[in-house]
Amino acid sequence: MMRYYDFYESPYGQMLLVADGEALCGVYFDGQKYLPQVASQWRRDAQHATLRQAKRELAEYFAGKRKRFEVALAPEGTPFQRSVWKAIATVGFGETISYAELAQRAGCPGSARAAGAATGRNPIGIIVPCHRILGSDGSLTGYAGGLDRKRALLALESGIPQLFSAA
Amino acid sequence: MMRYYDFYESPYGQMLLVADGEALCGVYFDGQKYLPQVASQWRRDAQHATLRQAKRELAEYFAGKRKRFEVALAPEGTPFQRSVWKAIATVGFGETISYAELAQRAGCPGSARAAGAATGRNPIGIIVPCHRILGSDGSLTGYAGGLDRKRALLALESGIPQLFSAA
DNA sequence: GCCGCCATGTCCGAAAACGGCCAGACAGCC
DNA sequence: GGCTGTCTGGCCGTTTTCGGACATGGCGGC
Repeated sequence: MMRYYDFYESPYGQMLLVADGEALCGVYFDGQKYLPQVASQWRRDAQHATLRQAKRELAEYFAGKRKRFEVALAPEGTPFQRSVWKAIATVGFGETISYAELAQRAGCPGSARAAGAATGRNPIGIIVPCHRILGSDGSLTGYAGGLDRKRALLALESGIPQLFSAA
Repeated sequence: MMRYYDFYESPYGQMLLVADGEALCGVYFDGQKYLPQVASQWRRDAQHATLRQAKRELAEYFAGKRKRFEVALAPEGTPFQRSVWKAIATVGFGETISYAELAQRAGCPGSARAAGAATGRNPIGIIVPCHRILGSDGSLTGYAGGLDRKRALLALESGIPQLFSAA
């Protein structure tokens, strides 16, 4: 399966964007957990329609001018994982829910822990807003890109912008 | 990966032939071991160039008019398996060798047993002549299509044609 | 001869380990 | 009494690991 990729310079570090022919299938922070390595047969293509749209929407998001993403998504994963990621996408800008609530929305109440694991494997950071999922007591618990970035994103969405380095 | 297939009526039962765009990647006896199931996206195409060539060569083989196959092959397997299958293809019409000798020719002397397992997974029956491999004591030992067919093929090649049902 | 033992690559099923969890039970501390 | 923090046991899908089973053959012991 052919893959296209490009990079995007976010306020919190470089990001790798990956797409197949028609949809976005990966958005990763530099050095994050589960970062896939770019295969030799992937093609870097800064002009790829999907990648360009994703870069534009991310720029608008970080500029505070976009609260919802519209680029087409095609993440790869097990049926359970996809149901979890789809449920994550229902959480709006500035909102947060718990992993238990997330499992509920994914149609598997009681699978909170498994939902946490699936959240950790989310291949499309920011756009599938897994940073909006917290422990039931409100704790950050974890983030593949590092807790600092999770904190920063939540602050950005709560209307209290702050520099990453200040965290 | 797109796959094309068709069937061929051999003297020993129906056979399934599978090809990718350019080469043959599977020839199976009806009901044999490790028989792959035809996927819904495969296309049946009786006119496919590779499949037609394979059917013609098989017909000539069963008619006793062909001792060597020429159709292009592209079997899928691990490096070890492919080296074994390639070694099998060096055994000529009417000849037989042992699994130990086969392992030797594949570049892995001592791996006779592993070579046996790889032989069992040969995806291209008859054309990759795995029926010409015997135990070191001359016993038939096994054949994914059934020992009766193995016996019949060896008889055919030894110049003693006989009906399958007589076996 | 017959038996047991071992080496060899791959596949497959089973079992265990591993997480971005959570609720309940306690122990401290004002 | 509240509030906080830690610990424990149970929860659940995925990933990793492990143990056999195979289209075998050579060797040593009996």
